[in-house]
Amino acid sequence: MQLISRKMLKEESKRQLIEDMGIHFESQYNIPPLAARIYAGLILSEEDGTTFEDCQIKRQASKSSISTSLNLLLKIGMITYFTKSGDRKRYFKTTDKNAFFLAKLEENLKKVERERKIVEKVEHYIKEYNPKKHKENMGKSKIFQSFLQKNEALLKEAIHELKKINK
Amino acid sequence: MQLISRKMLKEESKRQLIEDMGIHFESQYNIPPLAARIYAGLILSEEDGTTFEDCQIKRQASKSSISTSLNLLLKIGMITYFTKSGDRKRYFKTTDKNAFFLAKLEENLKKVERERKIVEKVEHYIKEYNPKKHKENMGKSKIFQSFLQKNEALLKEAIHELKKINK
DNA sequence: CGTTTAGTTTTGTTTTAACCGAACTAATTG
DNA sequence: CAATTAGTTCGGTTAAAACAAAACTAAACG
Repeated sequence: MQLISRKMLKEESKRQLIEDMGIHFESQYNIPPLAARIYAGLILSEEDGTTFEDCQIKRQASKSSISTSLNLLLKIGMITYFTKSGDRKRYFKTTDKNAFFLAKLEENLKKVERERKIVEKVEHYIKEYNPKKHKENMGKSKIFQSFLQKNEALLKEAIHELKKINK
Repeated sequence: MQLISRKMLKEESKRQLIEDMGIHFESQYNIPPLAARIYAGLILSEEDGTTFEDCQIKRQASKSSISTSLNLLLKIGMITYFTKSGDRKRYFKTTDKNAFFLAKLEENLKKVERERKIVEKVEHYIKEYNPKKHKENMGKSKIFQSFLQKNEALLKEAIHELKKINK
C-alpha cells in the first residue's frame, strides 16, 4: 500500500516534470514539443539507453513522429545512440552533459556576438547619417555595451574551462 | 551626382540594416516580422516620432497589419507615442533605451531563474528516484551550476545599476 | 451635419509547424 | 525465402501565425 502510493507519486511527479522540462526545452533549444518531451524523458530515464519503441510507448505518439523527433535530436547533437550486438534496436541517450553544455554555451556566445554586431552596425549607421541622434545617445548605451562585453567574457571563460576539462 | 549616390548608399544600407535588425528582433523579442521591422525603422528614423501613415509607407504593408503591429509594440512596451495639439495623428517612437533595456534584463533574469528551478527539480527527482544516476552525475554539473549563478549575478548587477541611474 | 481623417475590427487568405497513418524498405531470423 | 522487425518516407490533416481587404467607427473640420 505504501509502496504503491510511493510508485504512483513517482509516476505523477515524473509526468509533471516531463511536461515542465518539455516546455522549457521547446523555447530554450527551439525544438518541437514532442522532441522536447522525448529529450526530457531520456534525461529522467532509469535505464541506460531507451529504444525507439520505448519512446513511442512512453510518449504515446506515432512511429513517424518519434522517428522525426529522434532524428532531429540526433542531428542537433542533443542525443546519441549505441547498439548491442545481436540486437537490431538502437538505444538512445542524451549526449554527454558537458559536451552538450559546451555546445549550448558556444551557441549562446554566437548569439551575443551577433547581437553586438547588430548594435555596432546600428551605431555606425546613426553616427554616419543621423549625427544629432548619435550625440543624444552617446553614453546612454554604455551600460548596455559593458553588459554585453561582460556577458561575452563570462561565456568565453566557461567555454574555456569546459574544454580544458573535456580533454 | 555625388550627392545622389551617397543618398542611394544610405537608403540601401538602411534597407539592409532594417532587414538584419528585423530578423534579430524577431527571435530576440519574439515578435512577428512586420512588428520587428517597424521597430527597427523607428530606431533608425531621423524624425522625432513617426506617424501610422509613415510606418505604412515605409514598410509597404496594409493598414490592418500596421495597426496590429503598432498595438502589439505598444502593449509590450517597446514603443510609445506622443501627440501634437491640433493634430490628430499619433507620433510613435521607441521607448527610452534604458527603460527598455532594463525590461529586457529583467526578463532575461526570470528566464535564468526558471532554468535554475527546472535544473533543481530534475536533480531532486533523480536524487530521489534514481540514486545511481545521481551519483554518476555528481560534480559533473558543477560548472553548469556555477555558470548559471555567475550569469544571474551579472544580470542582477546590471539591473541594479540601471535602476540607480534611472531614478 | 455631411465629409474627411485616423485608426480599428472583422473576416478572409496564405504559409508554416507539428503531428499522424499507411505504405514502404532494409536487415534479420526462423 | 517467408515473415518479422526496426525504422523511414510520403502524403494528408489540423491548428496557428502573419498578413491583407474592406467595412466600420469615432473624432473633428468645414
